[in-house]
Parts: sequence; structure tokens; C-alpha cells
Amino acid sequence: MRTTETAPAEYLRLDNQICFALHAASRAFGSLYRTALRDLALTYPQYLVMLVLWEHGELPVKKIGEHLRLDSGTLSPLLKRLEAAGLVQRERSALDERSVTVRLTTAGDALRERAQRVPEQIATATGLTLTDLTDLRTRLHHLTTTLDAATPDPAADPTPE
Amino acid sequence: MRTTETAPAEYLRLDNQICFALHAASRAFGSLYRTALRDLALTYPQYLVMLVLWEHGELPVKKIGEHLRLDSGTLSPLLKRLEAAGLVQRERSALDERSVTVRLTTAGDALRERAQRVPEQIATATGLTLTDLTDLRTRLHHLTTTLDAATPDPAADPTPE
DNA sequence: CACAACTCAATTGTGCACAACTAAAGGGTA
DNA sequence: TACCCTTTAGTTGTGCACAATTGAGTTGTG
Repeated sequence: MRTTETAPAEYLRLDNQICFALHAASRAFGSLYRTALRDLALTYPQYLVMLVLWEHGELPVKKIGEHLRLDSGTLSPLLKRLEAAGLVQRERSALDERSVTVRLTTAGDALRERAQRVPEQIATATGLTLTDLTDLRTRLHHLTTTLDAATPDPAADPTPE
Repeated sequence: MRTTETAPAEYLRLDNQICFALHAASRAFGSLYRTALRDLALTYPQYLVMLVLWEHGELPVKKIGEHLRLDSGTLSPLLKRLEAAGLVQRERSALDERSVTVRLTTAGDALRERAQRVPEQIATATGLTLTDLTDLRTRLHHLTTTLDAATPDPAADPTPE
């Protein structure tokens, strides 16, 4: 007698692997970025924040969090480190004193130039064609959207009778 | 005058998105697992370790690390927490005193039963077919292998003249 | 105006990832 | 046997992710 039926087990084992595959791939990307970003003295999440700022110029913490799906618990200390590195400046908004505006310094803006070559390095390392990269990106984006929709928001009212 | 050519910029921006897509997808999976594993009182990485042990029964720390691509810096404290929870038992090997064997306790083995339903919940939440899941898993696995090969091993001799 | 509800950032606490290092044990060779 | 090199866990320190909480500020409503 077995504790498990084999029929569901095969199916079930599969997505254990998909979650692990995603976890491992994410960490492998992390290692690669760590290497590529060493010269810029940025961590990978710091680089993501800089990308958002390079694109949008100036944003409140809240908006950065929306772009990156991160909350203040992660961003506050990260932004302090970027400020300590002289790359950004944080200033409490005059219009709404609750909000803190994050702005690039001259050094932060200048770093953009040196960061230009990073993505190409990464793309080469993936060994994928532009088409494959686009396709994978699309799938992952779609997957994230689906997963987010399927995950109950911990802040949501659990029983709104 | 622009600081950046538009031609490479389009190409370069793309894989900024792929790395972010992977990062976001990984974290979205994390949230989903956090919810699914709440009843089992396991974190997602702890669940991965348990999966390895359920499959292989008894392994030294080193082997667990090879399966999950994790080192002792991550595994040692994690395994201590699993031991404190009564799920595993750690014992220094008699044959090789450097090695620590990790074994499931009765409770750890019993948890397998309750964990059976987790993967199905997850698979459903992805909203993907079995075929799509398999395909994505394969792509990610391949991507990880490629990335690992492209990432210089930090422990490797940097200039072997 | 008063007050409740909400918003935003920051803080606290737990856990994971990883580099760098330490310590103990094992294995090989002069 | 003595010495060196390697292997294996563990420890330390830094940084990220996230839940829960705090506190200041804002908004809506009576």
C-alpha cells in the first residue's frame, strides 16, 4: 500500500519543479547582475530603482513601489543607501508632508551613462535571441499578473459580510 | 543632442524588463506559496528542502545544497529552524566527521501527507495548462544552466597564468 | 471645528541569499 | 610522522522581502 497515488504525483511533482525553476532562474540572474553591477557599486534591486528613476526622473516612494511591486519596508532602507552613496536625494514633499520625493543627483544621473552597457552584457549571457527573450518576458509578465490575481491580498478585508 | 542612441536603447530596455519580469514572477510565486504553506508552517525555501528530503530520504547538507543550488550560509540556519520545528534531525556522520546528515523525523515524514495538496493549488493558480507549465519549466531550467555557465564562479581562480 | 478613516513613510522583527571567513576533519606526499 | 591542501559546516556581516505596527499628515463628514 502506498501513501500516494502515482497518477496525481506525476502531475504534482511537475509544478514543484516549475516553482523551483523560477526560483533558481531568478537567483542565477541575481548572480549575473551582481557581477555586471560590481563596477557601478549597485545591487540588483538598487539597479531596478535607478532604472525607474532614470525613466521617470523624479517620483515619490509610493510610485517607485508601484513600479517595482515593493513596499516601504524594502524601499526605505534601500533608498537611504542610495542616498548615502550620493545617487539620489530624498525630500519630503511640501504639498503633502506624508510623501517623500526621490530625485536623482548629478552623480545619479551620470551613472546612467555607465549603466548603458549592462543590459547588453546580460542579454548576451542569456544566450537567447531577441524573439525568445521577448516571448519569455511576455509569459512571465502574464504569469505574474495571474498569480497576483490568485493571491489573496493580506491587507484585504477577509470577510466583508 | 542625445546622450543615448535610440537604436540600442530599444534593444537594451527589453531585457531590463526580462530580468524584472523574472524577479517579479519569482516574488509573486513566493507570495502564493506563503499563503499555501501557512497551514504547514513552512516557508517556501523550507518547503523546497522538505521536497528534497521527501524524495531522497536522508542527505548530507552538502547534497541538499547541490539539489537546491544553496550553500551552507543559507542552509545551516534554515535547517536549524526545521530541527527546532521537529521536522528534521541533524547528526554528524560517524564515517566522515565533517559531514552532517539530515534526516526526516516522524513528524517531518508525516507532513508529506498534508503537503500533497499544495502543488495542485499552485498549479491551478498559475492558470496555465500542463503543457504550458512544462514548456516554461524547460525554458527556465535551460536559462538557469546558461546563466550559471556565463557567470564567473567567485571561488574560481581569477588569473590562472 | 471635531473626529474618524485613510494614506504614506518609516520602523521592527523574521527569514532568505550570498560573500568572506573560521574551524575541524580528511587525504596525500615527502 | 609531519606538512599541506582540500572538503564540509558553521559563523558573520550586508542587503533584500515582507508582515505588522507606528506616527505624522490628509481628507471627508457631521
